[in-house]
Amino acid sequence: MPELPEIETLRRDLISLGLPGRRITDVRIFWERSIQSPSPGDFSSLIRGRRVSGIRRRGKYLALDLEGNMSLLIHFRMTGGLIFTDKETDPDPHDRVIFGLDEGSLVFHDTRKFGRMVLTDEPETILHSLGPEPFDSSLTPELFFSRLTSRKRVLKALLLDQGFIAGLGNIYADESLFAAGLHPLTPSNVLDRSESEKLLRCIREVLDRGIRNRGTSLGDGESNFSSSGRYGRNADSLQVFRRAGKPCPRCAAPVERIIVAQRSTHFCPVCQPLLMKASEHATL
DNA sequence: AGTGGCCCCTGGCGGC
DNA sequence: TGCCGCCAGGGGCCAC
Repeated sequence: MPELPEIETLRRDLISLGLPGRRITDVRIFWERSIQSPSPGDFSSLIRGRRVSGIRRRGKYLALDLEGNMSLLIHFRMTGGLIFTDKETDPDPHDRVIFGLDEGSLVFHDTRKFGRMVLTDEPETILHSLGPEPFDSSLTPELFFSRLTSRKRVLKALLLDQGFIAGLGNIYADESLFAAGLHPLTPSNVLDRSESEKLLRCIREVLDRGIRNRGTSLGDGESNFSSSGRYGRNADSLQVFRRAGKPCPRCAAPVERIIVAQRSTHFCPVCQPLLMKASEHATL
């Protein structure tokens, strides 16, 4: 499940492999629903002939900026990946869209077909609904605290909400909460300033480690392809994710697994006690 | 306003 | 061994 560190790794790989400057000469669409808009026919005719001028990331979106004021936004959802290759090989059964380039080709690979692309001259109409970038300096501890406490939602659900903060998915949300020592069901409005500050710091540390490790490969059938093969070695750094029943690396208590917001959620019941307001304690 | 249910998909895996 | 049914999981949408 590509999250911020995996998309960032892909972005950096595509740049170092020389995708910017390449021209899209041809499009083959094998699964039409991979193209969210415009229609597959318009998509092909509008994108053909354009040169890639830049590659950005916003949350879990990768944006290929194209000459002539167009952007290709790609969301990889669960199993999507993008492979930039100079070899002409037969399409894999899971290749959904192949862009022929003036040199090489760019393959959108997506086993479970959840990924989506949008070709648009107004990417902001899609990206504006995303919350702040975790590493953006405009996301100050004060702003994070006010966003956290101005509503009452369980922390896990809030961290997964791309409108609250952009780029966290199930893996890095669980790992951030573990690092911060916060129970996933903690209501967001009970955190004090220092707990909020710690959570923001932990989110940044967990994501930064993920990027330095070139992302997380779980090796369980999810494709998660970066352009230079599978994603990186961050699985070795995971403390609680998919470790239910195994000892907490900090205190050795068994890691628990619960469902929160329809997502499996992993935490240490000892290191991540549930905080509540004093008034709510009294009523229990 | 916040949460839960359901949907989209398919490979992998547990159960028998 | 083989087959069936269940599950994960990001995000959109709808109901409560």
